[in-house]
Amino acid sequence: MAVTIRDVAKAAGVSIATVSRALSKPEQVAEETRLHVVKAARELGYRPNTAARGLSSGQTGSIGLVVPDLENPYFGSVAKGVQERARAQGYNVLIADSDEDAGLEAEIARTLAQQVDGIILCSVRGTDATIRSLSRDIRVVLVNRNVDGLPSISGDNAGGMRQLVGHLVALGHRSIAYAGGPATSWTNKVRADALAHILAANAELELVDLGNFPPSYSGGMQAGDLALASRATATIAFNDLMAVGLLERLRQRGANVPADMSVTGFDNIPAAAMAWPGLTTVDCPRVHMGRASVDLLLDAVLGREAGAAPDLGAELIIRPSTGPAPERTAAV
Amino acid sequence: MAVTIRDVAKAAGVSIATVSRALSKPEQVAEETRLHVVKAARELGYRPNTAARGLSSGQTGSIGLVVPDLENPYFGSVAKGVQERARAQGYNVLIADSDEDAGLEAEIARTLAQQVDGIILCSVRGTDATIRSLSRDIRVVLVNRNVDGLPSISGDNAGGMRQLVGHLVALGHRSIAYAGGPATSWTNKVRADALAHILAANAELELVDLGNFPPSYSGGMQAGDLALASRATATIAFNDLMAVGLLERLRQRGANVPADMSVTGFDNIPAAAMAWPGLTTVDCPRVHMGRASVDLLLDAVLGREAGAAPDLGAELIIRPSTGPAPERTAAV
DNA sequence: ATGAAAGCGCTAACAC
DNA sequence: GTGTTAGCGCTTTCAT
Repeated sequence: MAVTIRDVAKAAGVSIATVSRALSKPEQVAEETRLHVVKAARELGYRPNTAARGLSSGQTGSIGLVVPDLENPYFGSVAKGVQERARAQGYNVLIADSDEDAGLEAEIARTLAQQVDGIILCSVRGTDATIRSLSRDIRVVLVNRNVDGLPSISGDNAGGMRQLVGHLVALGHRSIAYAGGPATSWTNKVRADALAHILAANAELELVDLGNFPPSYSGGMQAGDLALASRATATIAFNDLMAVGLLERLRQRGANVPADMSVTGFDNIPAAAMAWPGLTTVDCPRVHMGRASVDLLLDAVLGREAGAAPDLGAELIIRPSTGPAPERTAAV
Repeated sequence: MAVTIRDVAKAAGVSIATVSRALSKPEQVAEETRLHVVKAARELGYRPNTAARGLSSGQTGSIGLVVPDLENPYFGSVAKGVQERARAQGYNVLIADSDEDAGLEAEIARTLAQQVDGIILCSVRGTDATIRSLSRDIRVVLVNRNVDGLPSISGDNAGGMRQLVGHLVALGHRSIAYAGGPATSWTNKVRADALAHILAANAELELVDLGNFPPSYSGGMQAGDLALASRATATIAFNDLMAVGLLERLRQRGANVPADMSVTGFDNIPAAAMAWPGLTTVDCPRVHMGRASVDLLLDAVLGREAGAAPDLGAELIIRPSTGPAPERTAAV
């Protein structure tokens, strides 16, 4: 059997309560006894049992993280940030992958809810109602989603989109296509709305809506054919994965990027730099977002004053996938 | 307060012991009472408290997974497989990222050890001794690592390497460079050894060892310059990430792939297909490996007969990054 | 087949 | 400042 608090108490010649306090509330114990206890604990290799601690304190010392897809490098980065920050604060992370399925997502979140002190929902696919209902039972922090009254973190989608469009317009593009992500994605909605809003402000500019696609390489390939068939000279994809797929499809179809068509993504995942030609995109500080979401969650869990939400900027990254609009634009 | 077993017992008109049995050992309870209990539990929305269950049963219902880097898509895939399979068996997964640091890795594994029923260590960087020591305290399954006596899962590295070399030799390559991964990586050792062994068997073939690099895009870029400086006509990178970086560096240096130099990776991550030119590589069933490792771990945890270790093949994926050896080879 | 009761290891009142 | 003690919610003997 593992070393318990009783063993430590015996070794240190104090009661188990003192051991408990010495370890978790040092200020309530005389410095001298504290040292005795700590020494005994270390010598015995004592590790408090988290289940027992959780049972009596009501705190689990863990937080949950739900992401749509761990294979998507975007979420890998967020998860990394979450895990790192949580660990630094003494919390464990229970990660769950919802496989882009709103139903599974809700089920998973419920299961997690009873074994963690709070949950970070990243790019949730479920409805506002589902999320609200969950938030009545457990602290929730949202990443890439806004629901009234719930704390959330997201990048500056509108700002990023503004920079992207500014860049394309400066290159002479007037007709811009948008290859959308999942219809259930809040981020997609925000990006699409921002784009529509920006383009609507200028009568010279035209938006071509290519529709919604899976936020993946193959989703991008589907969008590629539609982009070619349109009169757009530039295509903004919902994310980089789609943009890379789009790039590949254009290449297969014999179109030259950026000479015939400029292509951009969003997020600046590593693959954006690896693609050929390198992808113009908007950098979004994913790891920071992960960290920030933990801070926000622990503010609530520990009843701390909520820290100021960090300003997570968006930075335009220009690479060779965007260039001057082809001549035909001028003719339109 | 949440619904407890007592509430269910009261509602069903039985004792808490009966509720406990009805839910976890159905065969020990009369069918009729079982139905009553199940009905009451469902109506009340009862969810057994895992901490309490863990405390009294000694089982946590969770397994741990330690990976070197969640941002690396390779590990994202493994994590996905692990999570999916564990969930299907009613287990939660505690994931931890060791940040490629052997020290942190050991520390993390120890922390996890006390709150899970078993741990899957993926691509462990630590020493055999550290792993053995951990395995004395908790069930451990290794992925991409072999330590005598411990259950493990890994892809067919030697088989994959054989196919890769066969392909290159068929294309006329005689001098082949190897850009190694981390010196602490078991997988790297296995791949490098396999390559050396294969090339040594044929006097016509020459191995150029470029050294060890971080298993990343930038690691590949470093290796690129060395590859160009060598007389090799083909370079095998430890993994795809490195191969893509190598590709980029060769492009920057004005070398043409595959005309001047053939390049291959290993693993077949999505980026291998997205790179330009598409990367010849060896596919390794990462998600399956994740699943298989869970099965292996639960065999041990539940005292089941260990199932047969699945045959995880390796499949050569040929893409445009490999081509006929340039003329100078013939001259060598 | 079911119930009563003893813990699992720890925290948190409550005494002293 | 430290010890005593009552649970936290559940599983598991041991009776019946």
